[in-house]
Amino acid sequence: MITHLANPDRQLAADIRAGSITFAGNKRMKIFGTLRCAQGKRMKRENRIFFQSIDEAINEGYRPCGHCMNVAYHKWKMDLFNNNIDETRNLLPQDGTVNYYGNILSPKAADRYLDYLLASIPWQHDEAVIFGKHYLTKRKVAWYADMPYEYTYSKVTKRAVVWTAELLELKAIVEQKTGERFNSCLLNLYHDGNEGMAWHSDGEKDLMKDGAIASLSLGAERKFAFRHKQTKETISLMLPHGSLLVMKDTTQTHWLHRLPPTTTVKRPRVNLTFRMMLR
DNA sequence: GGCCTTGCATGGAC
DNA sequence: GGTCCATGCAAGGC
Repeated sequence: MITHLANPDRQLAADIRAGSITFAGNKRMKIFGTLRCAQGKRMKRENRIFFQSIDEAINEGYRPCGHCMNVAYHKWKMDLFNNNIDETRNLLPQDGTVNYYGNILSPKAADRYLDYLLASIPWQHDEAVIFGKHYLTKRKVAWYADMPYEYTYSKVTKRAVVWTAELLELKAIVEQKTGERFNSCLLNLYHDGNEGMAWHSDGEKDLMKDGAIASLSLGAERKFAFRHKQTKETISLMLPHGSLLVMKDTTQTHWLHRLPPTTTVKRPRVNLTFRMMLR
């Protein structure tokens, strides 16, 4: 890998003409054969990174410049808007199954449920024990189920309360969409982008092993990421208002997931994770 | 074209 | 399933 600043322009131009180097924008995905990105925009010189072969570039892992990323993002949004989502596609390359269903609620219904949840759920700060320290989280949680099940994570045990009518409606919609059955739901409220959730997996003994966990997102669109426990490979996607994501099979055994904090999101997000608890 | 600054995301240590 | 800090991009100003 060669950075632009380490090499005189004239030398770089000669190397490109001779075909002895090719180059990429920033990280991951595409190789561009000119000093413009794939969208025809000039790339800022000092951000250019050069490689001597495509293999070397791929091994380094790189992606298109910001302009290309925006185009890809808008295409993804249009696909979502037009419901061009393949619900059967597995987002994970190995060791688990994650299906993305796109928007399963109309914008109006999603707004209505979000308003209801924000106003009516008895949200409480969560507790966590990490490296022996006891924390009260900024995000808030609520825990609903068929019966007052107990659920332990991060060394804290919670007791569920029984469903509300609105949560039962959402459960029915998610069950119909996924063909799975659920007996409980953990709700998380992230007030803004400052609040997130660190890498973890939902592998508690109270949970049915390899059971499906369906994650319904309401409110602010946030990034969601998976990281393989051994290979460290990461996969990320955006989860917009009214969208559904399902994790199942050995996903929790081999992959961590997280909701990264971000400074750019100012609105709240509510996440409902429907699960199957062992009785 | 290039230096400087800022903003942002990420990962590791505890 | 938190928090803090270091690091490294990406991009704007000039």
